[in-house]
Amino acid sequence: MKDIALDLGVSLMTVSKALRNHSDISQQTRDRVLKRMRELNYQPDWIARSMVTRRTYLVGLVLPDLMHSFFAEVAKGVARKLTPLGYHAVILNTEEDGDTERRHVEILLTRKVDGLIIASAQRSGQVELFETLRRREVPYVLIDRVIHGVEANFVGTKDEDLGAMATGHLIDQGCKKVAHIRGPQNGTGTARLKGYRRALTKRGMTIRPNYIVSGQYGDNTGYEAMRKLLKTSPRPDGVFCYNDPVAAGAVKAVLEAGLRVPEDIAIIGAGNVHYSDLLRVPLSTIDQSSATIGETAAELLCECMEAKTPAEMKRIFIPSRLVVRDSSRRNGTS
Amino acid sequence: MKDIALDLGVSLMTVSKALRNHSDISQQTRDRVLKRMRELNYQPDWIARSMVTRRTYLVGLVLPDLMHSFFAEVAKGVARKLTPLGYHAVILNTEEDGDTERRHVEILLTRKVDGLIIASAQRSGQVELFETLRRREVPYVLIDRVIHGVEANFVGTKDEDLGAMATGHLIDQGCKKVAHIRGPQNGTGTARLKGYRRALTKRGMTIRPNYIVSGQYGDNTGYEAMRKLLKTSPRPDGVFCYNDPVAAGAVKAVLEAGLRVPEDIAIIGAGNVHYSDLLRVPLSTIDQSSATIGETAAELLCECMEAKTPAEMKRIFIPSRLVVRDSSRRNGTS
DNA sequence: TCCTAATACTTTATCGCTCAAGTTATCCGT
DNA sequence: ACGGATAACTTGAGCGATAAAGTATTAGGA
Repeated sequence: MKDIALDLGVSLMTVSKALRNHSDISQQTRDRVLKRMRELNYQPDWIARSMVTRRTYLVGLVLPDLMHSFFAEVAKGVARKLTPLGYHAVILNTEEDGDTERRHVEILLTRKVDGLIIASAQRSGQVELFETLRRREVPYVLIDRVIHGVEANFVGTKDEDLGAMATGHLIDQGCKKVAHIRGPQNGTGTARLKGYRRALTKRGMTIRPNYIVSGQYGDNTGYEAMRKLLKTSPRPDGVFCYNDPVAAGAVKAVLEAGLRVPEDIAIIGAGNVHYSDLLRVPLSTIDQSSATIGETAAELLCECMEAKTPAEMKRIFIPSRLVVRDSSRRNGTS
Repeated sequence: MKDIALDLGVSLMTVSKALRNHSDISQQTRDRVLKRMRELNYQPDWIARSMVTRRTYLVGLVLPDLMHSFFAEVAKGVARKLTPLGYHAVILNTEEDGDTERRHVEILLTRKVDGLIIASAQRSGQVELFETLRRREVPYVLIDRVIHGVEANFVGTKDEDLGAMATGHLIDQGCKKVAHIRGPQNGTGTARLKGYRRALTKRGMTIRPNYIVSGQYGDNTGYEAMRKLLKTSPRPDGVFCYNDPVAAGAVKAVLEAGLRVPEDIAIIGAGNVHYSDLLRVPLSTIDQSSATIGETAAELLCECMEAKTPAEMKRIFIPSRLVVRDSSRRNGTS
């Protein structure tokens, strides 16, 4: 399209410079160029531009599950920070699968994104992907899920504390037999379980292995797992669920069994998804400020991308906050 | 990186062809190239490739709201169809804003996506964006929302029928005073309202203007709108809500007012979001097969992108289906 | 044996842009 | 009047790939 812009009788380079507000162009020429450019509604070809500048201004955002609105909210936060800085997020969904994730990252790399934000679905210990990233010197930030054995920038929640906070809350509400529906075998799932254990131990309660159940990761996880729990004896009177979707499923199972929440069984989740308040029983949860996680990760990544020398690694923990709703509110306490 | 591949003593072109299974390369050479490529773990640079081929194998997916899991599900469907064909979806969120949408589309165009799938946030009558697309001959498919005055490929729901179906169902359940919380001023919102009107007219019921309320588009739309409705007299005994998030908010408002759903007020939404079953009152809804919408749109777009001559325009309507849950189930009828 | 044709490569040009290094003018001080 | 600085351009080279056309080399038929 630039050849067309040359009907102003100036060189291609002049046009190029004019478009980028380069210093050595006269105001007059710049205006002429801009005017003509609008007339032809020409748009510079980013792909060609990227090829020579080595910058795409694209950031890959790799998420395990868009249906889980926690991640949708993170994505929103990321976009909100990135857009004003001229970057754009390319969202890819791995559906919680490590291989898909690796493929998607490869795709983003061959597409030459400037950086990556990843909520990884790699099982803990699978560090290969991150080795690759380090070797290729691609700036990246992990979010939500720490990967054991990977030294990397991280933005997320202190999951062990989160687990302890949730479990502690149930105990505070008078629960004597607290169970846990655990999440996937990754940093987050494991840390929350650890927090659960810590809280029980701290209060001198015994940890019963059959109170810790897990299910396939999927829409019915919570429901299925809770049905299992309902069969254990003695039946638990409080359940800390890995996250809100799981907790919502758990509530359904409890009610279906003819029991009451929270009177018979108190339930708490994590993540504070936007519809938690509208569920069968409004759900107590731990708010993780998902949007803030996204924003912070975006900021951190920008720092890394803009830094000439590889910036030093940071781990940023966004404080989480207990949100008490009906599903765990007992005996008038708040 | 190809220069490195030249330590096999073959030309750059040979390597290029080998990587793309081009016909005139001997099996032996191809193997050597592939082997060496793996050793150096070289990845072709898509950005350079795209520059000359004019194909990026990227598809822009422009959505108004990722937090609404209807769209997240659509995205999933799109990705599922696209990935096996070698395409990838770039998801951008417009947050229901027409200007943001135009900017995002521009970005995708300068990034030279091969095609677009758009659930547009343009107000009806704002056809400028689509004019641009047509002029630049970018293949695109609209989903979910018809744009009045734009001749384009479309995949979605017959919204007027959907509205009529939902409203009709409420009437069937014995509601005498059916209200409607309407959606945005776009094709979808308008068509659903039209369907609501049609159903009422068909059954000889009067249409009361104050039974049609709208709110800002946002998380509280349903809640606020329902509070308004509760003040009207006579109070409605059935409400068809634009979509499930709105309906969920409406349910909350009803319960909060000390009334029962569905006994006092029956409620139905649309979209069948994945958590509808877990809500305060399990929500009746119209299932729109969101994933199928995504898949179909992806298929249609691929046809357009692969066609040499601009393929003829198609409008595909995915059948929708009434899902009756507690929020509208009265007097033992199902 | 010679000529055609397929096979397996190599060469050259180009995609749309930017970088770095020229090239003109113009202005200014001495 | 002349060297040097500045402003405002222009010129080549090249980013990493591919398409198209050209060149050997071998095979086979008449």
